[in-house]
Parts: sequence; C-alpha cells; structure tokens
Amino acid sequence: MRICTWNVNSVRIHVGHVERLLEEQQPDLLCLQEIKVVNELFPSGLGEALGYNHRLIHGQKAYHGVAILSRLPLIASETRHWCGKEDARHAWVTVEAGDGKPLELHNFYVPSGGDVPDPEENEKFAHKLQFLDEMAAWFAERRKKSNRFVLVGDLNVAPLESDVWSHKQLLKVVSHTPVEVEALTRVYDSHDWVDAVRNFIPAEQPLFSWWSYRARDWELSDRGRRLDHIWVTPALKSALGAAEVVKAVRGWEKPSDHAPVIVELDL
DNA sequence: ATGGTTGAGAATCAA
Repeated sequence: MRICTWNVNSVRIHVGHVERLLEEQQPDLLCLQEIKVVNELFPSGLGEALGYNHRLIHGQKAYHGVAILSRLPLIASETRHWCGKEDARHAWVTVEAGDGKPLELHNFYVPSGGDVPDPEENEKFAHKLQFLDEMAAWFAERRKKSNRFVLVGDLNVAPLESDVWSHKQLLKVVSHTPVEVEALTRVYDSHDWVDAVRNFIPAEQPLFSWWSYRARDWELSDRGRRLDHIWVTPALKSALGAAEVVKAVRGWEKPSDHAPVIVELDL
C-alpha cells in the first residue's frame, strides 16, 4: 500500500500537477492539504480516469481545506473541527489493507502559527500550540480503538535539527522553535508514533519538504524545512517498506511550495 | 535588518 501526502497550495490551480503525481507515483491514497476551496467547487472527477473513484473532501472558502483521494473503497469517512473553530484541517478514512484488516488514515493541516513565536502576542501561534495539545489528548484516547493508524499531513513543524537548513538561525522562527517542537513531540508520544520517513533517512541527513517561494533559486539556496510528515503506529512499523520526499515536484512549473511525501507499507 | 513570492478573490489576508 502506497500513501502520499501533499500540501497542494490550491487544488484548482494545480489540477494538472495532482494528475501527474497520481500517474507517476501511483499511490493507493493521496492526502491533500490547503485545497483552498469549498466542497462544491472541488475539481469534479479529479483522478477518476486513473481509478481514484473514492474521495473525502473537507474544504472551506479560500483557506485551508483537506481531501483524500483513494482507489481503495472507503469503509468510513470522518471529519473533525479543532480548537472551537470551523477551520477544515482534519479528515480521516478507514480502508481495508492487503492483509484484510482495517487501517485508519488521518490527514492533518496544522495551523502555520503566524510570524511571532509568542502565544501572548500572537493568537495564531497560541492557536497552533493549542491545536497540537488537542491532537495529543485526542490520540491518547483514540489509541484505545485501534493500533493501526497512519497520520500524515502538513504539521507545520520541523522537529529535528536536520529538518531545517540552519538549526541555529531558525530557533526563533515559527516552525522550529523549541516550544513547538515540544508540543509536536507530545503528539508523537501520544500514540508511540514512528516517523516513517526518518525510519529510512537518518537524522544526520538534512531533509526538507518545503521551500519558500521567496528565494531567487529555491534549489540552489536550498533553505528548506521538513514540515510534511508521515507517522505510523508501532503495529505498522514492521510493514514499512520505503518512504521518501518527492523533491522533483517542487521543480515543476508554477509549483506548490511543498513537495509530496510517500510511504510504502507492505500489508 | 530587510525583503523577497504565491493564491484567493476582490482589499488585503494567509502562508
């Protein structure tokens, strides 16, 4: 089973890129973030010619929004709101894996957190920390239901020193501050998650999934961050076959600022 | 220290 996650930065403007990604990577499930559109205006039939006939769309106008395209039937589809807001940031599905057992796939778009890394001064940063705290509490409870979860998405935190281009220079930059990393670590510990990508790529090796649009040459300057993640529960760890960031997608014409991340589970 | 770009959707707001 192949699962892909991608912050698409507008699904409508990047319809062609989504189709190309499906063709080239052939994931069984594709989780999208920042679709930036209401459900009714989601591109109709996206991926259907390639066999992606099952979908869960959880959109909103102009901002945020997540979706899951699948070529496997969906046993269950759910969405949830967080922090008492109506933001569309979480959707999940249950599918039957190759071993005949169900698997629950969670797709998240964690708040970016604004510019100032101080919850007193910046309510967006406070929202981000609260969101992560609620996630940790929710998964600590949810783990009682099943031990076969996959969590993917744009978590907007780069936890390791090698997840940013300069640990020292980003310590006070939102996405890599200690307080955020600690909050994300509490989510990570809430279900004894396994970082699928770092399972294959050692922590010593710099690895990014996002590069700013503002660089003159994103690839040359390479000032990236690893904001997009795939985690699995311990029961799935032995099934991990491969995981990677598909960096080439960041180099496509008029791209999203995020690259997709893919995991292969031998189930 | 600063400013750099993109997308949504109509002036800025969010990232």
